[in-house]
Amino acid sequence: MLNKEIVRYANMLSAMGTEPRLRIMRLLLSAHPQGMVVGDIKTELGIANSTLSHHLEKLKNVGLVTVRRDRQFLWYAANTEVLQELLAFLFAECCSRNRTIKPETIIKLCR
Amino acid sequence: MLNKEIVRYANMLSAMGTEPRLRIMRLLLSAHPQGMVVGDIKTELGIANSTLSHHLEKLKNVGLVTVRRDRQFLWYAANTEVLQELLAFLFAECCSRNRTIKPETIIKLCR
DNA sequence: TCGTTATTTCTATTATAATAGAAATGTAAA
DNA sequence: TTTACATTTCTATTATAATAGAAATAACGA
Repeated sequence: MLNKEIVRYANMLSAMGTEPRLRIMRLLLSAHPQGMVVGDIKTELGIANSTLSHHLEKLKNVGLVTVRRDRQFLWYAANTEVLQELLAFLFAECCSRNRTIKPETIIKLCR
Repeated sequence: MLNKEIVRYANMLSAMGTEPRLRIMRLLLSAHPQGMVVGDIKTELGIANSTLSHHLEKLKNVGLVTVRRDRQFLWYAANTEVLQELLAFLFAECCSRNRTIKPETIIKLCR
């Protein structure tokens, strides 16, 4: 397993690993696939401008959200392809060393 | 959404959000459901004793791994129930504000 | 009991992240 | 072309996490 790949996915998990950013991700997922503008995220979550901007930048840097501009508004959206990649990575080797549990359970876990 | 619940899941994501701990989780998942003893994790990943111990403690504190003692050995195992709970939480509200994407995609994302 | 191995805790150091006020930038509308 | 609004960047402060050597604890085997 390449180090770079692990670091990349660790950074994604870390990016979702704070209360404000997990709220942001869930909010963007709820509004998927359209996404939301920064101002509405701010209103909904009550986070200061500069703080929110940093959180969104972090999520963008690790690839968990995408941005597009429409006039003066920035629309942030969850990147669900990358999210699914992350989950696939996490479970990729699941149970590969032991085959002692029921196949249907393995399917649930290792999809 | 209760603050406590969000913080709990954010702590889980954060716990997996470093390279060494993501390696540990994947290693334990690969050895699921049996798990591994600390010494073998150490050998496989090459992490110093005290550092590994702290990482395992963090994963245990957030509920992502369980421990059992067998003689002088501590067996750590991934807690796959909690992992699935975490994923369910993350996607719980997925797309609830918009129903403009194809149902089969929603099913894939929001399971 | 004594030595051996497994693992944690203690202690300290170094590095990184979260927060937000204020100023700056970019875009549009009047 | 000025005013307003959306968002970021600058700057600073405060808090938290990662790492690991050395000492301590726990459990076993002789």
